[in-house]
Amino acid sequence: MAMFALADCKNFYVSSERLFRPELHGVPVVVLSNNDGCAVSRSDEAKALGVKMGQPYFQLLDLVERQGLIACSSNYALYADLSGRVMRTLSTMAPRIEVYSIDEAFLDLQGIQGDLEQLGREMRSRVLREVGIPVGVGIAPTKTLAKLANWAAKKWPATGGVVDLRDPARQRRLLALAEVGEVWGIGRKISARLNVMGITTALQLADFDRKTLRSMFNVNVERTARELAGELFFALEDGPEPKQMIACTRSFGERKHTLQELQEAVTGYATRAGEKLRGQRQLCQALQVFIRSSPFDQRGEAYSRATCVPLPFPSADTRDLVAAALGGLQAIYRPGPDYAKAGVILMDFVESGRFTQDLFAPTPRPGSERLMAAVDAINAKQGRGTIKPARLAADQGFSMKRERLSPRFTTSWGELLQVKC
DNA sequence: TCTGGGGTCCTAGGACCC
DNA sequence: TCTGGGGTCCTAGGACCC
Repeated sequence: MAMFALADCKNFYVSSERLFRPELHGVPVVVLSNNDGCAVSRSDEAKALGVKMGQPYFQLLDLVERQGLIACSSNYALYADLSGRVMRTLSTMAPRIEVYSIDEAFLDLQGIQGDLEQLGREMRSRVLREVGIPVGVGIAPTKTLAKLANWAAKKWPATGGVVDLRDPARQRRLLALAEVGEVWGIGRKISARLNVMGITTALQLADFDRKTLRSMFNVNVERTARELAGELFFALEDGPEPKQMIACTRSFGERKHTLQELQEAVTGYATRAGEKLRGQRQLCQALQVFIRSSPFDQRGEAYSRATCVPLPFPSADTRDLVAAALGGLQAIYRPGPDYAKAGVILMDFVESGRFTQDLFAPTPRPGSERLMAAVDAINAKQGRGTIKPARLAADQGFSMKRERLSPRFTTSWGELLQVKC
């Protein structure tokens, strides 16, 4: 019988900040998104104050002043580093692991003898001891149930952070306690429609007629219901599949207006996207570039345009990507709007070095692969942006608002250790 | 004044073909 | 001029996730 554990880091970004700032323990803390835009991670105390996921920072200022809420700018280099440590520790405790996101992983427990709940407790204590991050663990025969078990482990402290949901009777008791919107794969829209149909708990979804679910929603809602009932549909996935699209998009710290400003931004996004693309050893055949004003701006005109630019030949060369992106930008740019965001999305990937050569197609750049490999190596060693397109402004990448960044933090693990010692 | 970024999957509908 | 059904492929948009 299949058996999964879902290990999930508790309030991951906040826990990461607390690791190096003990004074943040026991007080309400949030970590903000890029540009200090909104709260993306909340401590239990912040949740108790009513801070919502994704809530804009400007709406939290009152809590900052009156309730002592502390807001930190995000430090993704730090979180990525800690995530790697958590995952390495977890991977020693099960034969197979699927890293599902920066802060959670499914572990394959099939065939493991002994007390699985005890194993879950060991996962918790080892990650806490070796990395310092608290995790919750849910154990169940399907991924969807393991997710729900993990939700229960977080919700009820008396569980000690581990919930074993192997027993079917226990499954049904928990399903009856969970609102249908808590189920993995059931979001806001679908749970609202389910509620109208009289389905408010996870148990009601698990028991509902499959055909109706499929016809009224889609195949995934049906599968989710069957997974809640113990039928296996979602398997553990090995190694990360190469991405099917790579996006690099940002909101601007301040509104932009001129073509030149947008060219600088788009050049930066195309450059970064190219690095990611080469990281998965693929070439892309098209890219999309978009620019838009803020949907929240009341004044000024709303403007949002995107265009898809095919590349003359499959490429991962920064020069080709930047040229295509700038060409697309030229086509959709118009002076006037207050531009708030832009992005570049790469798509239509093919394996590097394995695409069919069209005799009449333009010739790819000779030596491109070696040049880009050298650029990537230098940037990896000396820091991102050491070598970059000339169009990029010197401060590219740092135009982001990060006013709440802890001054002691660096993105270098070695220096962090020195700070701590 | 101030509202994130990066993904995946599914479906509906149109174009096109036989 | 009128009439049909089915298959495939593509795209845009919606919904979800963290």
